[in-house]
Amino acid sequence: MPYLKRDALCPEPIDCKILTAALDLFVERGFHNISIHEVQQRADVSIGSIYNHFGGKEGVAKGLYYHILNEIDELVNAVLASHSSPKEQYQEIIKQLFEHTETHRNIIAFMFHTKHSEFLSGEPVFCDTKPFVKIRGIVEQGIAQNEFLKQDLWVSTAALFGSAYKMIQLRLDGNIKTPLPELYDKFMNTQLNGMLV
Amino acid sequence: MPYLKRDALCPEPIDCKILTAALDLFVERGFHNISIHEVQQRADVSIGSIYNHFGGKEGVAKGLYYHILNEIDELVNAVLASHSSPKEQYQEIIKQLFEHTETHRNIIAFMFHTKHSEFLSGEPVFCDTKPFVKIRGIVEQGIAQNEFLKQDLWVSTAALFGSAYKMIQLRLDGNIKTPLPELYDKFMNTQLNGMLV
DNA sequence: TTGACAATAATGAACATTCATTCTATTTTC
DNA sequence: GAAAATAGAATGAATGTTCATTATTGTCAA
Repeated sequence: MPYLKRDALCPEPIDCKILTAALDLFVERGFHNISIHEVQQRADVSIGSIYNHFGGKEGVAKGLYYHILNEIDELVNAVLASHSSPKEQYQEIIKQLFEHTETHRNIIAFMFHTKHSEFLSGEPVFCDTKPFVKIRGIVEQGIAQNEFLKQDLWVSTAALFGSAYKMIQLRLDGNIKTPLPELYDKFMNTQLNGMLV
Repeated sequence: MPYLKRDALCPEPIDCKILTAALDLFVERGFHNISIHEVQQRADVSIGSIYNHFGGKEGVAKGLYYHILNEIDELVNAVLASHSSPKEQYQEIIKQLFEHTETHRNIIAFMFHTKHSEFLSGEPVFCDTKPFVKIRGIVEQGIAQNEFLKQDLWVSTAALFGSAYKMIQLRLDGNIKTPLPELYDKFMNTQLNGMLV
């Protein structure tokens, strides 16, 4: 009676089920503490399917990584298209990341709270991926257009994004109790004008 | 002929040999990618000794963690004793961390570039350890004494230390080519006065 | 100084377990 | 009815841990 079991008109595709299960498990307990069998159980899928779709455990993690990286890239592209000045682009990216930290916790956690080197090998490191190269482009332009202080590019990037990054981590770890969007204004003020009274 | 073999008057104690080997290996390839057998080989020590001294693989990592954490605590204590104003204390801590990033790379990497949850279980998280509680104390005092902008404590801490943290990571990963101490002045200026032109 | 003895530390082969992967059988799809 | 996808039991290599044996150190009486 296979037709009775099919409770949805459009059942979730197998590879999505796998990625969703893996995302949650990897974020909760870390890549190395999760076995393929656990992913298989949580996804309600056979081991064989996982190997057909992703080629193995590492393949699942890589699939997840590139999938999410792509979404971040689209986010950055959209911001670049809709905002013209580097300062506005910078602010909008932080704003959206803060929002996603509340609404898509595990996706943000996988991207910003995971050591990707655990499953990536040889691939370009995080900082050298498409969206993050574009982000450095924003910083570069901001300096060129005199919106940001002139500095070593990496120092400026660390200054502009390092503390946002840390805010996200502290929120994910539960240290910060307030939803990040509510802290956005104060945070941005500190970022742009400094911590001195 | 045991006397001929004894090439050093004071041979390095076994537990030091183990910790040193483990530090290098864990930093290079990550806790989960290193087997006890590799630590044993690199340390030139028997497996039994590792179990006698640390009780297992996790024990080695914990031993390393608490050893280094203790050194960081002493660093913070020394700074608290030698500098009176929160702003000076803050600056001195960053300065010393930047220096140690050049001179004691792996120690800094183990502390600031490792997911400690991989081997810590139940223990207080990084942010709640002695030295970091003291650091938040500095931020708190700085706000009270009107040296830093009044903010949510965690937001201020993220603003003050988040980008320093990121600088250290970028330097450890080789993205930043300049030794951090040379970037200290510019960095601190940005930190305190902001990124706006 | 010597030798006997106990206590402590070091050793590493053997063991037990975990877990990624393979592969053949089965089901579904077109 | 052929091709593609799924299933999951079986496999075996990797690796954390145990423990019986050996070596070292410290103590004290002769």
